[in-house]
Amino acid sequence: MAQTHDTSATNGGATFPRAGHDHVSCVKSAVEKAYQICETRHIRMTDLRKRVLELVWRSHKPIGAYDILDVLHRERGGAAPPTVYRALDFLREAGLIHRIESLNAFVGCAEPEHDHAGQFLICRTCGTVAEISDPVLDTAVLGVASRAGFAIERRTIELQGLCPDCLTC
Amino acid sequence: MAQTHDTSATNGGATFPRAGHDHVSCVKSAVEKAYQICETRHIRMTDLRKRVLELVWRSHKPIGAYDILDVLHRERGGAAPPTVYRALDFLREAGLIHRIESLNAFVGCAEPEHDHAGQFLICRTCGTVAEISDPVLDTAVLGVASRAGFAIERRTIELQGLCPDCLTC
DNA sequence: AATGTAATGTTATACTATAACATGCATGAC
DNA sequence: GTCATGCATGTTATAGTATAACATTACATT
Repeated sequence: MAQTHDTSATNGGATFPRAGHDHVSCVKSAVEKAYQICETRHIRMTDLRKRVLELVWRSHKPIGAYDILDVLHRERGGAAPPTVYRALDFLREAGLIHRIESLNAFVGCAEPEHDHAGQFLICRTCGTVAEISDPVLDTAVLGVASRAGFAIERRTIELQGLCPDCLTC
Repeated sequence: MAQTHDTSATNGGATFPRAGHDHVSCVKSAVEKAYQICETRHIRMTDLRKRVLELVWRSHKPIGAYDILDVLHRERGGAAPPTVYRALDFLREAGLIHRIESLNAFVGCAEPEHDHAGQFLICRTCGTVAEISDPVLDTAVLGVASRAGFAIERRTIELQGLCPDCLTC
Protein backbone atom coordinates (compact mmCIF):
# COMPACT_ATOMS: atom_id res chain seq x y z
CA MET A 1 0.00 0.00 0.00
CA ALA A 2 1.21 3.50 -0.75
CA GLN A 3 1.85 5.86 2.09
CA THR A 4 -1.67 6.87 3.00
CA HIS A 5 -1.11 10.29 4.46
CA ASP A 6 1.67 11.96 2.60
CA THR A 7 -0.19 15.23 2.56
CA SER A 8 1.69 17.54 4.83
CA ALA A 9 4.76 18.62 6.64
CA THR A 10 4.57 18.16 10.38
CA ASN A 11 4.10 21.68 11.55
CA GLY A 12 2.40 21.54 14.87
CA GLY A 13 -1.08 20.42 13.96
CA ALA A 14 -1.91 22.39 10.85
CA THR A 15 -1.70 20.18 7.83
CA PHE A 16 -1.62 21.97 4.48
CA PRO A 17 -1.67 19.47 1.65
CA ARG A 18 1.48 19.45 -0.44
CA ALA A 19 1.28 20.57 -4.03
CA GLY A 20 2.15 17.23 -5.62
CA HIS A 21 0.84 14.77 -3.07
CA ASP A 22 -0.82 11.52 -4.06
CA HIS A 23 -4.39 12.66 -3.91
CA VAL A 24 -5.86 9.43 -5.21
CA SER A 25 -4.73 7.75 -2.03
CA CYS A 26 -6.21 10.60 0.03
CA VAL A 27 -9.61 9.83 -1.40
CA LYS A 28 -9.16 6.10 -1.17
CA SER A 29 -8.13 6.33 2.45
CA ALA A 30 -11.05 8.61 3.28
CA VAL A 31 -13.53 6.19 1.73
CA GLU A 32 -11.97 3.21 3.47
CA LYS A 33 -12.12 4.94 6.83
CA ALA A 34 -15.71 5.89 6.13
CA TYR A 35 -16.70 2.26 5.55
CA GLN A 36 -14.93 1.19 8.73
CA ILE A 37 -16.64 3.87 10.75
CA CYS A 38 -20.05 3.01 9.37
CA GLU A 39 -19.53 -0.64 10.16
CA THR A 40 -18.40 0.08 13.69
CA ARG A 41 -21.34 2.37 14.40
CA HIS A 42 -23.94 0.32 12.58
CA ILE A 43 -24.87 3.09 10.19
CA ARG A 44 -25.27 2.58 6.49
CA MET A 45 -22.84 3.73 3.83
CA THR A 46 -24.73 3.71 0.54
CA ASP A 47 -23.59 4.26 -3.04
CA LEU A 48 -24.98 7.77 -3.06
CA ARG A 49 -23.31 8.71 0.22
CA LYS A 50 -20.05 7.20 -0.93
CA ARG A 51 -20.20 9.17 -4.17
CA VAL A 52 -20.90 12.43 -2.33
CA LEU A 53 -18.02 11.72 0.03
CA GLU A 54 -15.73 11.16 -2.96
CA LEU A 55 -16.85 14.43 -4.52
CA VAL A 56 -16.19 16.31 -1.29
CA TRP A 57 -12.76 14.72 -1.25
CA ARG A 58 -12.12 15.46 -4.92
CA SER A 59 -9.80 18.21 -3.75
CA HIS A 60 -8.72 19.90 -0.55
CA LYS A 61 -10.88 22.88 -1.46
CA PRO A 62 -14.38 23.17 -0.06
CA ILE A 63 -17.11 22.23 -2.51
CA GLY A 64 -20.63 23.68 -2.57
CA ALA A 65 -23.76 21.55 -2.36
CA TYR A 66 -24.88 22.65 -5.80
CA ASP A 67 -21.53 21.76 -7.35
CA ILE A 68 -22.05 18.27 -6.02
CA LEU A 69 -25.59 18.35 -7.34
CA ASP A 70 -24.38 19.21 -10.84
CA VAL A 71 -22.15 16.17 -10.94
CA LEU A 72 -24.79 13.83 -9.54
CA HIS A 73 -27.33 15.14 -11.96
CA ARG A 74 -25.06 14.39 -14.88
CA GLU A 75 -24.12 10.98 -13.51
CA ARG A 76 -27.45 9.60 -12.44
CA GLY A 77 -30.20 11.88 -13.62
CA GLY A 78 -32.74 12.08 -10.83
CA ALA A 79 -30.90 14.24 -8.34
CA ALA A 80 -32.40 17.24 -6.61
CA PRO A 81 -31.15 19.45 -3.76
CA PRO A 82 -32.55 17.18 -1.02
CA THR A 83 -30.58 14.29 -2.49
CA VAL A 84 -27.37 16.16 -1.85
CA TYR A 85 -28.26 17.78 1.44
CA ARG A 86 -29.40 14.52 2.95
CA ALA A 87 -26.17 12.84 2.00
CA LEU A 88 -24.19 15.79 3.35
CA ASP A 89 -26.17 15.72 6.60
CA PHE A 90 -25.45 12.06 7.01
CA LEU A 91 -21.75 12.50 6.35
CA ARG A 92 -21.58 15.41 8.72
CA GLU A 93 -23.33 13.57 11.52
CA ALA A 94 -20.95 10.69 10.97
CA GLY A 95 -18.05 13.14 11.32
CA LEU A 96 -16.79 12.35 7.83
CA ILE A 97 -17.00 15.90 6.51
CA HIS A 98 -17.07 19.43 7.87
CA ARG A 99 -19.02 22.46 6.77
CA ILE A 100 -17.09 25.69 6.26
CA GLU A 101 -19.57 28.28 7.47
CA SER A 102 -17.85 31.26 5.94
CA LEU A 103 -17.99 29.64 2.48
CA ASN A 104 -21.23 27.66 2.58
CA ALA A 105 -19.21 24.71 1.45
CA PHE A 106 -17.98 21.31 2.57
CA VAL A 107 -14.63 19.68 3.03
CA GLY A 108 -13.49 16.21 3.99
CA CYS A 109 -12.59 15.55 7.59
CA ALA A 110 -8.96 14.65 8.09
CA GLU A 111 -9.48 12.50 11.17
CA PRO A 112 -12.99 11.12 11.23
CA GLU A 113 -12.03 8.49 13.81
CA HIS A 114 -11.76 11.12 16.51
CA ASP A 115 -14.67 13.30 17.43
CA HIS A 116 -13.41 16.85 17.22
CA ALA A 117 -14.35 20.41 16.46
CA GLY A 118 -13.47 21.62 13.02
CA GLN A 119 -10.87 24.38 12.96
CA PHE A 120 -9.48 25.55 9.64
CA LEU A 121 -6.97 27.61 7.76
CA ILE A 122 -8.48 28.67 4.44
CA CYS A 123 -6.46 30.16 1.59
CA ARG A 124 -8.36 32.93 -0.12
CA THR A 125 -6.30 32.54 -3.33
CA CYS A 126 -6.20 28.83 -4.06
CA GLY A 127 -9.10 27.85 -1.81
CA THR A 128 -7.18 25.07 -0.13
CA VAL A 129 -8.16 24.24 3.42
CA ALA A 130 -5.99 22.86 6.21
CA GLU A 131 -7.60 21.37 9.26
CA ILE A 132 -6.00 22.57 12.46
CA SER A 133 -5.47 20.57 15.58
CA ASP A 134 -3.69 22.69 18.15
CA PRO A 135 -3.70 22.07 21.89
CA VAL A 136 -2.79 25.66 22.75
CA LEU A 137 -5.70 26.97 20.72
CA ASP A 138 -8.03 24.40 22.26
CA THR A 139 -6.94 25.39 25.74
CA ALA A 140 -7.38 29.07 24.95
CA VAL A 141 -10.89 28.48 23.66
CA LEU A 142 -11.88 26.49 26.72
CA GLY A 143 -10.35 29.17 28.95
CA VAL A 144 -12.28 31.98 27.34
CA ALA A 145 -15.51 30.07 27.65
CA SER A 146 -15.01 29.03 31.22
CA ARG A 147 -14.09 32.56 32.33
CA ALA A 148 -17.29 33.78 30.72
CA GLY A 149 -19.33 31.03 32.37
CA PHE A 150 -20.21 29.77 28.91
CA ALA A 151 -20.78 26.09 28.05
CA ILE A 152 -19.41 25.41 24.59
CA GLU A 153 -21.29 22.98 22.41
CA ARG A 154 -19.95 23.78 18.97
CA ARG A 155 -17.06 25.73 17.50
CA THR A 156 -16.65 27.57 14.27
CA ILE A 157 -13.01 28.54 13.85
CA GLU A 158 -12.08 29.55 10.33
CA LEU A 159 -8.95 31.57 9.68
CA GLN A 160 -8.77 33.04 6.21
CA GLY A 161 -5.65 34.29 4.49
CA LEU A 162 -2.80 33.05 2.34
CA CYS A 163 -1.35 29.56 2.47
CA PRO A 164 2.43 28.99 2.33
CA ASP A 165 2.32 28.15 -1.39
CA CYS A 166 0.34 31.23 -2.36
CA LEU A 167 2.51 33.45 -0.15
CA THR A 168 5.65 32.56 -2.08
CA CYS A 169 4.19 32.62 -5.59
CA MET B 1 -24.59 61.06 31.27
CA ALA B 2 -25.57 57.59 32.36
CA GLN B 3 -22.89 54.96 32.55
CA THR B 4 -22.47 54.10 28.92
CA HIS B 5 -21.25 50.56 29.15
CA ASP B 6 -23.01 48.90 32.02
CA THR B 7 -23.49 45.77 30.01
CA SER B 8 -21.24 43.22 31.55
CA ALA B 9 -19.25 41.88 34.39
CA THR B 10 -15.51 42.08 33.90
CA ASN B 11 -14.69 38.49 33.16
CA GLY B 12 -11.53 38.47 31.17
CA GLY B 13 -12.63 39.89 27.85
CA ALA B 14 -15.94 38.18 27.20
CA THR B 15 -18.75 40.59 27.81
CA PHE B 16 -22.17 39.01 28.10
CA PRO B 17 -24.82 41.67 28.42
CA ARG B 18 -26.61 41.68 31.77
CA ALA B 19 -30.27 40.80 31.83
CA GLY B 20 -31.57 44.16 33.01
CA HIS B 21 -28.98 46.53 31.58
CA ASP B 22 -29.87 49.93 30.16
CA HIS B 23 -30.11 48.98 26.54
CA VAL B 24 -31.33 52.36 25.37
CA SER B 25 -27.95 53.77 26.28
CA CYS B 26 -26.23 50.88 24.47
CA VAL B 27 -27.90 51.90 21.25
CA LYS B 28 -27.37 55.58 21.86
CA SER B 29 -23.70 55.07 22.54
CA ALA B 30 -23.29 52.89 19.44
CA VAL B 31 -24.88 55.52 17.24
CA GLU B 32 -22.80 58.30 18.77
CA LYS B 33 -19.60 56.36 18.23
CA ALA B 34 -20.67 55.66 14.67
CA TYR B 35 -21.09 59.34 13.91
CA GLN B 36 -17.71 60.12 15.44
CA ILE B 37 -16.02 57.41 13.43
CA CYS B 38 -17.64 58.54 10.21
CA GLU B 39 -16.57 62.11 10.83
CA THR B 40 -13.00 61.10 11.59
CA ARG B 41 -12.72 58.93 8.50
CA HIS B 42 -14.66 61.22 6.17
CA ILE B 43 -17.25 58.65 5.34
CA ARG B 44 -20.94 59.41 5.30
CA MET B 45 -23.46 58.32 7.91
CA THR B 46 -26.88 58.65 6.30
CA ASP B 47 -30.38 58.27 7.74
CA LEU B 48 -30.74 54.85 6.18
CA ARG B 49 -27.42 53.61 7.50
CA LYS B 50 -28.16 55.02 10.94
CA ARG B 51 -31.53 53.28 10.97
CA VAL B 52 -29.99 49.96 9.97
CA LEU B 53 -27.35 50.36 12.66
CA GLU B 54 -30.09 50.99 15.23
CA LEU B 55 -31.95 47.89 14.10
CA VAL B 56 -28.82 45.78 14.38
CA TRP B 57 -28.36 47.18 17.87
CA ARG B 58 -31.99 46.64 18.83
CA SER B 59 -30.81 43.72 20.89
CA HIS B 60 -27.66 41.77 21.57
CA LYS B 61 -28.97 38.98 19.38
CA PRO B 62 -27.93 38.77 15.75
CA ILE B 63 -30.52 40.01 13.29
CA GLY B 64 -31.00 38.77 9.73
CA ALA B 65 -30.90 41.01 6.67
CA TYR B 66 -34.50 40.18 5.83
CA ASP B 67 -35.69 41.01 9.34
CA ILE B 68 -34.16 44.44 8.86
CA LEU B 69 -35.79 44.63 5.46
CA ASP B 70 -39.23 43.94 6.94
CA VAL B 71 -38.91 46.87 9.31
CA LEU B 72 -37.57 49.23 6.67
CA HIS B 73 -40.30 48.23 4.29
CA ARG B 74 -42.97 49.07 6.87
CA GLU B 75 -41.27 52.31 7.83
CA ARG B 76 -40.38 53.78 4.49
CA GLY B 77 -41.95 51.75 1.72
CA GLY B 78 -39.43 51.47 -1.07
CA ALA B 79 -36.94 49.06 0.44
CA ALA B 80 -35.56 46.03 -1.35
CA PRO B 81 -32.77 43.57 -0.47
CA PRO B 82 -30.02 45.74 -1.99
CA THR B 83 -31.10 48.61 0.24
CA VAL B 84 -30.34 46.54 3.30
CA TYR B 85 -27.26 44.75 2.04
CA ARG B 86 -25.62 47.97 0.93
CA ALA B 87 -26.17 49.54 4.31
CA LEU B 88 -24.88 46.40 6.02
CA ASP B 89 -21.80 46.36 3.77
CA PHE B 90 -21.06 49.97 4.61
CA LEU B 91 -21.45 49.37 8.34
CA ARG B 92 -19.28 46.31 8.15
CA GLU B 93 -16.52 48.05 6.25
CA ALA B 94 -16.66 50.83 8.79
CA GLY B 95 -16.22 48.22 11.53
CA LEU B 96 -19.54 49.15 13.14
CA ILE B 97 -21.11 45.73 12.89
CA HIS B 98 -20.00 42.12 12.53
CA ARG B 99 -21.46 39.29 10.55
CA ILE B 100 -22.03 36.00 12.36
CA GLU B 101 -21.23 33.48 9.65
CA SER B 102 -22.80 30.52 11.37
CA LEU B 103 -26.14 32.33 11.63
CA ASN B 104 -26.20 34.47 8.48
CA ALA B 105 -26.95 37.40 10.73
CA PHE B 106 -25.48 40.64 12.01
CA VAL B 107 -24.63 42.06 15.40
CA GLY B 108 -23.33 45.42 16.62
CA CYS B 109 -19.62 45.79 17.20
CA ALA B 110 -18.75 46.46 20.82
CA GLU B 111 -15.58 48.43 20.11
CA PRO B 112 -15.74 49.98 16.67
CA GLU B 113 -12.91 52.40 17.53
CA HIS B 114 -10.40 49.58 17.44
CA ASP B 115 -9.87 47.50 14.39
CA HIS B 116 -10.21 43.93 15.53
CA ALA B 117 -11.25 40.48 14.49
CA GLY B 118 -14.70 39.40 15.50
CA GLN B 119 -14.74 36.55 17.99
CA PHE B 120 -17.98 35.53 19.61
CA LEU B 121 -19.78 33.45 22.18
CA ILE B 122 -23.28 32.70 20.93
CA CYS B 123 -26.04 31.29 23.13
CA ARG B 124 -28.11 28.75 21.26
CA THR B 125 -31.07 29.21 23.64
CA CYS B 126 -31.54 32.96 24.00
CA GLY B 127 -29.52 33.94 20.95
CA THR B 128 -27.47 36.50 22.84
CA VAL B 129 -23.97 37.16 21.58
CA ALA B 130 -20.91 38.23 23.54
CA GLU B 131 -17.91 39.59 21.74
CA ILE B 132 -14.67 38.11 22.97
CA SER B 133 -11.39 39.87 23.32
CA ASP B 134 -8.86 37.50 24.76
CA PRO B 135 -5.09 37.88 24.47
CA VAL B 136 -4.41 34.20 25.07
CA LEU B 137 -6.76 33.21 22.29
CA ASP B 138 -5.26 35.84 20.00
CA THR B 139 -1.78 34.57 20.69
CA ALA B 140 -2.84 30.97 20.11
CA VAL B 141 -4.41 31.88 16.78
CA LEU B 142 -1.32 33.75 15.64
CA GLY B 143 0.86 30.86 16.78
CA VAL B 144 -1.08 28.27 14.83
CA ALA B 145 -0.96 30.39 11.70
CA SER B 146 2.71 31.18 11.94
CA ARG B 147 3.66 27.54 12.53
CA ALA B 148 1.71 26.65 9.41
CA GLY B 149 3.33 29.46 7.41
CA PHE B 150 -0.10 30.94 6.92
CA ALA B 151 -0.78 34.69 6.69
CA ILE B 152 -4.06 35.46 8.43
CA GLU B 153 -6.25 38.12 6.90
CA ARG B 154 -9.57 37.42 8.52
CA ARG B 155 -10.90 35.37 11.41
CA THR B 156 -14.18 33.69 11.99
CA ILE B 157 -14.34 32.49 15.57
CA GLU B 158 -17.82 31.64 16.75
CA LEU B 159 -18.34 29.50 19.83
CA GLN B 160 -21.87 28.26 20.25
CA GLY B 161 -23.38 26.94 23.46
CA LEU B 162 -25.18 28.12 26.56
CA CYS B 163 -24.66 31.51 28.18
CA PRO B 164 -24.43 31.87 31.97
CA ASP B 165 -28.07 32.95 32.26
CA CYS B 166 -29.42 30.07 30.20
CA LEU B 167 -27.19 27.59 32.03
CA THR B 168 -28.76 28.41 35.39
CA CYS B 169 -32.38 28.69 34.26
C1' DA C 1 -27.13 76.82 -11.45
C1' DA C 2 -23.68 73.21 -13.33
C1' DT C 3 -21.18 69.26 -12.52
C1' DG C 4 -19.42 65.05 -10.71
C1' DT C 5 -19.75 61.61 -7.23
C1' DA C 6 -21.91 58.93 -3.85
C1' DA C 7 -26.23 56.99 -2.29
C1' DT C 8 -30.47 54.99 -3.03
C1' DG C 9 -34.33 52.98 -5.85
C1' DT C 10 -35.88 49.22 -8.80
C1' DT C 11 -36.20 44.95 -11.20
C1' DA C 12 -34.58 40.70 -11.92
C1' DT C 13 -32.14 36.73 -10.76
C1' DA C 14 -28.62 33.66 -8.56
C1' DC C 15 -27.40 30.89 -4.82
C1' DT C 16 -28.34 28.11 -0.54
C1' DA C 17 -31.42 25.19 2.03
C1' DT C 18 -35.62 22.75 3.70
C1' DA C 19 -40.63 21.03 3.91
C1' DA C 20 -43.72 17.60 2.69
C1' DC C 21 -45.16 13.74 0.64
C1' DA C 22 -44.36 9.57 -2.63
C1' DT C 23 -41.71 5.65 -3.86
C1' DG C 24 -38.30 2.12 -3.55
C1' DC C 25 -35.17 -1.09 -1.28
C1' DA C 26 -32.71 -3.85 2.35
C1' DT C 27 -33.30 -6.55 6.41
C1' DG C 28 -35.12 -9.60 9.83
C1' DA C 29 -39.49 -12.20 11.53
C1' DC C 30 -42.23 -15.57 10.41
C1' DG D 1 -39.90 -17.06 0.33
C1' DT D 2 -42.74 -13.23 1.53
C1' DC D 3 -44.31 -10.01 4.44
C1' DA D 4 -43.77 -6.13 7.27
C1' DT D 5 -40.88 -2.55 8.83
C1' DG D 6 -37.88 1.14 8.70
C1' DC D 7 -34.55 3.55 6.33
C1' DA D 8 -33.09 5.71 1.99
C1' DT D 9 -34.11 8.09 -2.00
C1' DG D 10 -37.16 10.46 -5.48
C1' DT D 11 -40.00 14.46 -6.50
C1' DT D 12 -42.20 18.87 -6.31
C1' DA D 13 -42.54 23.03 -4.28
C1' DT D 14 -41.00 26.76 -1.67
C1' DA D 15 -38.30 29.35 1.88
C1' DG D 16 -34.30 32.01 2.90
C1' DT D 17 -29.98 34.59 1.66
C1' DA D 18 -27.48 37.53 -1.49
C1' DT D 19 -26.01 40.07 -5.69
C1' DA D 20 -26.06 42.00 -10.66
C1' DA D 21 -27.30 45.65 -13.46
C1' DC D 22 -29.19 49.74 -14.52
C1' DA D 23 -32.14 54.10 -13.26
C1' DT D 24 -32.76 57.91 -10.36
C1' DT D 25 -31.97 61.07 -6.66
C1' DA D 26 -29.37 63.82 -3.35
C1' DC D 27 -25.16 66.07 -1.91
C1' DA D 28 -20.92 68.85 -2.15
C1' DT D 29 -18.19 71.80 -4.57
C1' DT D 30 -17.39 75.05 -7.84
